[in-house]
Amino acid sequence: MERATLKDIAAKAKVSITAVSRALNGYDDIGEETRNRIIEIARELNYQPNFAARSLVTQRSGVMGLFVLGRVKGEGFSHPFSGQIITGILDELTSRGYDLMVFSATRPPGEGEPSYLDLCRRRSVEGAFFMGLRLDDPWLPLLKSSPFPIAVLDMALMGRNTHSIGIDNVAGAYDAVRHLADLGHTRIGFINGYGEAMVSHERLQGYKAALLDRSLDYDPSLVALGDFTSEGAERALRELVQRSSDITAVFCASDLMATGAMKAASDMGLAVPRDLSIVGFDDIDLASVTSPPLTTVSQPRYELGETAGRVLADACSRLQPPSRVLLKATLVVRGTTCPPLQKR
Amino acid sequence: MERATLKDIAAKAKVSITAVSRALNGYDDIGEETRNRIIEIARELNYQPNFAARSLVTQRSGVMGLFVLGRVKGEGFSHPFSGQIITGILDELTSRGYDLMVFSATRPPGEGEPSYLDLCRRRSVEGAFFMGLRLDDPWLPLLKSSPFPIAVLDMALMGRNTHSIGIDNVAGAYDAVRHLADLGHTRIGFINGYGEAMVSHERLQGYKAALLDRSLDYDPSLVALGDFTSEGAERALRELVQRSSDITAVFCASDLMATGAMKAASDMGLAVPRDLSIVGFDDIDLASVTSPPLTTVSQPRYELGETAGRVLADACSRLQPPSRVLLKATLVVRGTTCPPLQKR
DNA sequence: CTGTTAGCGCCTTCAA
DNA sequence: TTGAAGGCGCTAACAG
Repeated sequence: MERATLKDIAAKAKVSITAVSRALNGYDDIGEETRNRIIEIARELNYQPNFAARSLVTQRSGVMGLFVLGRVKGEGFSHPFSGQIITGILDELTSRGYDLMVFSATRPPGEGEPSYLDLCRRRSVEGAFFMGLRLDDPWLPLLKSSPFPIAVLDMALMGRNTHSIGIDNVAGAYDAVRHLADLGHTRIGFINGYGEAMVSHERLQGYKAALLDRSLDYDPSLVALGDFTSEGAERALRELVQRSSDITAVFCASDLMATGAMKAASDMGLAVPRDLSIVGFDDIDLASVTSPPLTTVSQPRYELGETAGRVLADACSRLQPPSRVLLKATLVVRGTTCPPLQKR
Repeated sequence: MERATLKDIAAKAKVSITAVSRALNGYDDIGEETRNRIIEIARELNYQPNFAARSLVTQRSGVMGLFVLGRVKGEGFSHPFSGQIITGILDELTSRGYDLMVFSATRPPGEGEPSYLDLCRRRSVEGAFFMGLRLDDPWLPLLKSSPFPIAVLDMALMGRNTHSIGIDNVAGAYDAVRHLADLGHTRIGFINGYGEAMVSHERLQGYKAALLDRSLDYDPSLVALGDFTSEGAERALRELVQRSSDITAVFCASDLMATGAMKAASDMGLAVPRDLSIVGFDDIDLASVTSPPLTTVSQPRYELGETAGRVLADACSRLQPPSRVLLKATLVVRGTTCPPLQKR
């Protein structure tokens, strides 16, 4: 059985195509009885509207685009968060009648290649989400002047049609470091990701703010880069301990790096948290099953997606000025932090 | 600037719309010189074809659907694999000129709700992927008689248009258990997921096969259910050890459960692997950062997605008979397995 | 080689 | 309350 169209229904109901269209779209300028008959037949034929045809005339596709970017092929999606964020986006969009189209965007920066926006235009996307966008992305300038609304996650982007949704990295890092300071730590290390990432910048800011707030000096030699990998963090921790043997706590800019730090600590004969307190960032699944379980900063991932969905859908239905939303991250104290030895 | 159409280009090039269409689609029945002029103008205007309009006439949307199902809201996407699998799918599809539309499918089993297939038809999807499909899904019978090609991951589904892509769970579990047996273990426990999951069934099969192959008795009291959670596995391990104090090794049907087992073992004063060898399944990121790092069975996740993409795209372009592809999982020996105490 | 015609499935005037 | 006509942007015959 071929797919039923308005025409088929019209024929069977002995009315015009127009009448069917009106009945099915809930207009009230149609006879009670005819409408019911039409609806009944539509159900019989298992009619589903052809969205492509509809969007052609209404100029609204009901589709949002999603770009999951990454430095290397496949990095973006593999990120442990993207799943929950996407779920949040999807749920919110679905409840508003939108569908979601995912685009691959690890293509080479070839010249003839269509830009992100071009990909969207082909598919008549009404708005688009960007995850993992980086400051050095070649298409960044283009996005700023996008003709349709854009929601950027985890990064602030200024443009006339752009909306940024992120978590408050500064406050999150601040809470983590203050927690350590309040436990009595005075030599607190920081293993950051890599410089080009916006989040690295912001978390460093929070780190500094907490130190300042607790009257501790900011010592650059207590900061190292772990490249957001477990191995990188292992190296970084060794370096930190070598440089400052009086270090008693480390804040890591990601949970994955925190696990690396835990491993390195154990290899160096340092007991966690007895000899070294560790705080992570992200609260990935892994965090609660390490031993001891990791104290970390938890991101509201699902809500992040949900919020992004709401913001973008709003921006698409009625004109909205550019916005920036920050969600709060919360410290989850588990087993990798305790007062330093000398304070006990 | 509004979006340019063929009409705009035609006007500017002083040719018919048809000529433009032909030039841009690479037909050769068009003058060399006119073609170049048209292409040049298209570039100037930054023309992007309207796929909706095109698909209306060609009857080919160039879109595949993806359903990520889960028991609870958002479960599917959060699964640590889905990311890499989706990346594989996306890369393969993109290279073949397809786009991917993701559908939310945690809707209540309400009656008036459109089925998975209905959602696809609305969007003129040419084929669809299903991840996390369960045997008790109410739409399962419908899928078997789908009018368009369907690729089911991690589950075998028989239907005239269905293709199953999965990993060889039986062989993977077999390898894991044989590895333990070859180390000298004779009392090997098995912490499985839950009964309704197809994978649980298959991994149990592999477990039994390996025992048989090494002339070890299958003892049901050595098998427990961990519900695929870390906590569930903790309980399960306690139970197993309580029931059989001579147990020296445990195979877990997932890495997450393996971490739970490791935790429980450590709580009970059992050193891993000295007193208890543990093998997981999945090779999630976490597996390589536990201490000791987890011996586990690695799934080729990216290739799984890639293969699914290839199979479905093939099925869409030319008629293909239903197929079933099994990818090989490989044992990765790390630090949680060693010969049992009495053998040393 | 190029243009004309027709129509994909749907919605939206405008008349009746 | 209903129907006829037109067109969204594009491709696929068929003529010239």
